[in-house]
Amino acid sequence: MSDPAIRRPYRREGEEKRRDDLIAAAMALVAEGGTEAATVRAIAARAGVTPGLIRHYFQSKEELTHAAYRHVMESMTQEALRAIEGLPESDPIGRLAAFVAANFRPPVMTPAVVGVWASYMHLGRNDPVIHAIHEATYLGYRDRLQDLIAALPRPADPARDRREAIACNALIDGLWIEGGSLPDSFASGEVQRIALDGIGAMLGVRFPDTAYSNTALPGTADRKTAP
Amino acid sequence: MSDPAIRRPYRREGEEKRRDDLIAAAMALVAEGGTEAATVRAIAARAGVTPGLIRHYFQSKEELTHAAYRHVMESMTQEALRAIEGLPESDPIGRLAAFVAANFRPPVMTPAVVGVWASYMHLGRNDPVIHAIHEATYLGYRDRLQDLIAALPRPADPARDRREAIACNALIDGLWIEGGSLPDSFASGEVQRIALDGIGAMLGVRFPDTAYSNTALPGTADRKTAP
DNA sequence: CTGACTATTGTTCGTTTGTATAATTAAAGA
DNA sequence: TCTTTAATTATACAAACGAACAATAGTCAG
Repeated sequence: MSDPAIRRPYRREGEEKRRDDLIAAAMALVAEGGTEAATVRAIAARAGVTPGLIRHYFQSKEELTHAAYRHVMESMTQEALRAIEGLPESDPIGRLAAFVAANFRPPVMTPAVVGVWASYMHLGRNDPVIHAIHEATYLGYRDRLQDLIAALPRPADPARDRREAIACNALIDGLWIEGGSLPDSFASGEVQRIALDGIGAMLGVRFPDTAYSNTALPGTADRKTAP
Repeated sequence: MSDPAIRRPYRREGEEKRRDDLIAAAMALVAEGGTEAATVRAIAARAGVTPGLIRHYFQSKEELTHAAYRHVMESMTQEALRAIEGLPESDPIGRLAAFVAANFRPPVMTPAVVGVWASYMHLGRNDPVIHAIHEATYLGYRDRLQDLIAALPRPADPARDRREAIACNALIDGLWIEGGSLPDSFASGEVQRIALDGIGAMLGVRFPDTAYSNTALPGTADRKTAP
């Protein structure tokens, strides 16, 4: 196909940079066209390298796939945790509101992230590694939510807290999927409002008007992942 | 591979039977191993025929795939509608409860159905036919839910009804996904109870104890699809 | 019982997939 | 500048995919 005399020029990059590039390329392709669009050739082209390089950094395509999935899921949890970072424990309602609201704006609620989540979801039933990542992320998030619910100013009842954490988590999931899949079907901030209203009703609390703001609360770090 | 002298014996079946068999085989394979497991060869083997036959009944594999997806989604909606079939309009709370509860028992909440839903979900972003089926089913279900909510005995408020229908639909979706994906993580009837509690809280209604029964309500048809 | 119809089989084709490996060359150290 | 190293390219390969098509044999009308 190509003249053996001409060989593609290239630059050597640090291992970390190349791995990140390949993971980012895989995620972007999965977000756009599902797992079947993320072939080794397509990933390599997107990352600006040749297919052979992938197996220099990852023992198999599956390994790259797992790394990409783990990255997406972990960054979502980290984003929710960052939203309550620095908020005082003396205001459990404000912390819960911030934790919930973080799921309904970028970079968490985007068509790309929802797309990646959906693409890998059905894969988890056959791939034990994917399943483990999914389960750990899911239960980890739900546990954090239950902690925030248990901190509300009301009589303690762990069994009730568990049920309500399951319900709130399901509501967040459902709204996140819908809002991310059909972004044009909802007005700006509408999904977040519906989520806060629903969770407030289920838990018997009333969130202050400030909780309905469409941006991260003041005091929350607003920078990107790397400094 | 095989001796041309020996030819596999076969029976001729009616067109409808063969089509149904192929659709059922495709659904079972998708439920077990995702869309990538449903190859023409695997579908044919599962249906007890040879690969060539598929293209006798369907112009392409995609056409079979679409038929299978449509079948799954439509049967879910039909199951929910059957649950309120025959319930009097004088009891809007009972109708809403029955409509909700139908989603949290077989044949709607099963790992297989949730698996099929998840497998096709990410496909919808690139395949317009899949997307159309998904959207029609989703909005159709939500509209039915909003009708039931609007029939509740309280002051009319269409904008509020819309938001609450979105919220209730999201809660149902999230719980259905979780309950279907991790059936061992929940006690029998637990998901249904959480759903009814959450929806009751969000709508400000209290469902009677009979609504929490784990089976279809009396008066509801309990037969299979065909007599 | 016979002949026509078509449902069904068996096989082949070109493409794409993930993987393997040899050949090169950019970059760093002596 | 020379040598070494390993990051990167380029090519090859077996397997599996959807599709196409000719050959065969159940089934039904007459």
